[in-house]
Amino acid sequence: MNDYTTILREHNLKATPQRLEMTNALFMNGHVTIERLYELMLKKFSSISLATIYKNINLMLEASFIEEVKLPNAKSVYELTKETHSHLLCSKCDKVQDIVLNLTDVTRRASNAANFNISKTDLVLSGLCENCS
Amino acid sequence: MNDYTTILREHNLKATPQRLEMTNALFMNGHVTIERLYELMLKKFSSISLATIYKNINLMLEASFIEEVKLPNAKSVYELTKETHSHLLCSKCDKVQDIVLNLTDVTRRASNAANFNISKTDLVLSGLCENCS
DNA sequence: AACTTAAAGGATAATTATTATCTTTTAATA
DNA sequence: TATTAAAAGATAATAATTATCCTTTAAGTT
Repeated sequence: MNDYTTILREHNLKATPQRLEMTNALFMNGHVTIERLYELMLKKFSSISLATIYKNINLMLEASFIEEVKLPNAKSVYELTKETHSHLLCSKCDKVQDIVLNLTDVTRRASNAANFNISKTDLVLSGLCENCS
Repeated sequence: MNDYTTILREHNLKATPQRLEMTNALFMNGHVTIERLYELMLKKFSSISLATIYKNINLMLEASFIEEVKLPNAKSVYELTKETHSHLLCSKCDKVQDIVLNLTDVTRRASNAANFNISKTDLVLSGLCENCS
C-alpha cells in the first residue's frame, strides 16, 4: 500500500489500479491534458475506457485531490493538488511549470480597490521559457 | 456609422448588423458566455444561427477585437478588448468585473526566479463581491 | 479465506459544444 | 445599380463530455 492508496482512501475514493496509475501519471508528468492522460493510461491498461478517465478526473476534482488549470489558447491540464502556486506557460513549447509567488500584495490591492473578499487566485504567466528564448 | 462600424472595418471585418449587435451586446453586458450572447442576439435577430455567433467570435478573437476570459469552475466569457487588466469573479453571484492592477513586480519576480520571458499575464481573483459578502 | 455489497470499470449511447459545408443574402465598392 | 467577395442561415459533421447499463472488484465482514 503506497502513499496514494492512503490518500485516495482518505478522500473516500477506492484505491483501484486504474486510479493509482492515474495519480502516478500525474505525479510523473506534472501537467497533463485529458487526451494525454488517456494515452498514458492506455500503456498500462490497454482496454481502459475514456469514460473511466473522465469519471475519475471529476471525482478527484470534487475531492480536491487534483486541480484543473485553465490555460489561454490551450486545453486544460490537470495536476495533483499541492501548495498554492501559479503557472508559467511557454507559448512556444507549450510546457507548463509551477512557480510559487507571494501574491499577498496584489490581492490586498485588488481587495481594497474593489471591496472584494478574495479567497483564491488563478495566475498564468505566458511567454518564453529558458530553452525557447 | 457608429464607432464599432469603423473599428470592425479597421480589423477587416464587414460591419454587418449582426456584428454590430454582437459588439453592442458585449459593450452593454461586459462579460458574456456564448450561450448568453446567443440569447441576447435572438432578441434582435430571431433567426440568427448559432454558427454565426461562433464564426464571429472566432474572427473577432483572431482580430484581437475581443478576448476570451477563462474562469475557474465556469464557462468562458468574452469581452471587448480594452486596456490590459485582471478579473474578479464572485463565487456567489458569478459576476465578473475588471480590475486594473500593476503586476510588474509579480512578473519581474517570476521572470527572475524561473528565467522566463513573460509577455502576458492572466489573473483571475475569486471570492465574494461587495454585495455578496 | 470465502461472502457480501456498494462502488468502479468497460462498452457504448446520448448529450453538449464547436466546426464545416453549402446555398442564399448582403455589405462594400466601382 | 451592378458586381463580387464575404457573411448569414440551415444543417451536417466532428469533438468533447456525460449518462446508462451491465460486469467486475475493492474492501469490509463473517
